[in-house]
Amino acid sequence: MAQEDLFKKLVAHCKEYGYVFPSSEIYDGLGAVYDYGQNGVELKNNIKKYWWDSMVLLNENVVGIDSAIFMHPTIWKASGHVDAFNDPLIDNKDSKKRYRADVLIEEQLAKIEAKVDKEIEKARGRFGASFDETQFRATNARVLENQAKWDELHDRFSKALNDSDFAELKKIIEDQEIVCPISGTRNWTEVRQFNLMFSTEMGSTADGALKIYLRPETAQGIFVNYLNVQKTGRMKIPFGIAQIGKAFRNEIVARQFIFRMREFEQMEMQFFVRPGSELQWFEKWKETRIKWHRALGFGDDNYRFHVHEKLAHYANAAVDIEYKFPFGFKEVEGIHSRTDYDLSQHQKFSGKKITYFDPDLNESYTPFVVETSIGLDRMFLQVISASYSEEELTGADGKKDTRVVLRLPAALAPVKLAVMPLIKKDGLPEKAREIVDSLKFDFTCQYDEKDSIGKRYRRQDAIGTPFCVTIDHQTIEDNSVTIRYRDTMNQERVDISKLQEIISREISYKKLFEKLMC
RNA sequence: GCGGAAGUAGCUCAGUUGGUAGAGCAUCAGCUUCCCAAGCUGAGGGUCGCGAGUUCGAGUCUCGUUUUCCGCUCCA
Repeated sequence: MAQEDLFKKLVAHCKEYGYVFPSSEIYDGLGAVYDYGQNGVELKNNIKKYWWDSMVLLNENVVGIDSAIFMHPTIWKASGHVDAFNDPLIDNKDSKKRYRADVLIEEQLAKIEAKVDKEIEKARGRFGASFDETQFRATNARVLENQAKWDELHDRFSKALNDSDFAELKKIIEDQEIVCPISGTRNWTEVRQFNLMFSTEMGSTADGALKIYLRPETAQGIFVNYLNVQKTGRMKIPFGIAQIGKAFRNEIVARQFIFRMREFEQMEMQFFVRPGSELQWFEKWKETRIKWHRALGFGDDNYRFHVHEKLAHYANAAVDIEYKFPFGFKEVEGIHSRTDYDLSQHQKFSGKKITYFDPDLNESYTPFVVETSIGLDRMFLQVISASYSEEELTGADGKKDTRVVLRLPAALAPVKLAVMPLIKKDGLPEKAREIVDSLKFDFTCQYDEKDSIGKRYRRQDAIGTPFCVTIDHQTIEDNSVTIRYRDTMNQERVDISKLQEIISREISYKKLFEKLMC
């Protein structure tokens, strides 16, 4: 099956079986916003539990928090989001290419600088050892001319950027006769700003209202609380704080189903360490996190690391864990060594001291941070893509057949078991109901008596239910039922009293966690 | 945001030169059925994405709009 077809089928399957619906569908939908359906929410909650427990339960030095989506606006200045998420963009109408206006101008500056450097190199060649660069810079006409151009442009550019004066940026591009590298033309659109943060107003009166942002990442909620947690939880470095929550980014292009949405959910853990030890911890978490992914059993080769060559200004190491989606290897999780950038920035902007006193070293310092950050919606898509399969079957009579089955890890499956009477008479439905009633406090159960048994098995396969319990006439006689396994389609006859134990064992997260430990 | 393509039942899709909307699967009810869908009977479900325009008449033609997909672009 072609990979694009697979992806289309996956999207249709998610809709048809109550996993993911387009948002506001009866009003024509809303761009790149999706809702999770009755099965989707269960799967998502189970993924959260798998992550949360692997962090908070398994590590005594990792605790969780749940910080608010609304935060003090200055936080986003400190974090750099106000500046970095306000890129001035400009399009060339001929090539249809989009550029960052500031980058175009910076390139122009670099060109002028290159001219100066060229003159200097030429002169150095002429004068040899006796060449005095400072002297040359101060006297050479061509150099002076270019240097003056550079200074003038640089001042104008800095001012325009600081004032967020987009008309001026456009004018600079026009005045400098900057051309599009593709089309070679100067046919530019206006400079526009795409603020990637959503904003709203807090306070009900217009004049008293404060402009606040919907958080574009959950990490800052951890940074601003790190000292609260450290003190009240008596945490000693190294320690981590985990959080699951919504974040919002007003992406220019949000696409590929739930892979890139404007409203999404992150699972982040910030690990606070001694300065100098961050790269060891970075390696440690890198290994821990890939194990967590691989423990799900979707094939080790379907994951890979992507090392960032170009690092963000705050990071001194960064790697992505990528999964082989139907549309190629794509990032699911990022592990970043964020240095002390965030905490230092908050110290600077808030004016509050947020250093840690290390009793072992008998000194104070600003901890370094290693972050693991996973997109929950991407993880959901990853699990669903990996689980979806269409199988060829050969029936007892030799007839060819197919089935669609979601091979979800049992711990993550939305419905754990379906209970069904083989036929709907002779007291079988009543017996089945009894079993549902005895198990429904422990597992999400479904009862189904409609259609032939084979058809009911297929229905459960399609939503990924790992176990089906079937009641037949023998059940009435000796309290035994058959339990049918989704992946193998095998059946075994067991006593009703054993069901709770068998299913509990199979759906336990412990089975996954054991793989993390080795 | 630009360019291209598409939007008809829950899903996948058909619908002729413009003439009152169909199929398969799914769903529901009943029958049948002692273990892997596609047996039988019946039923429900669509203002053809939305809004204008042309026309006696628009699912079909035109324009706008919205959503989705592909490419470009962007991606802390």
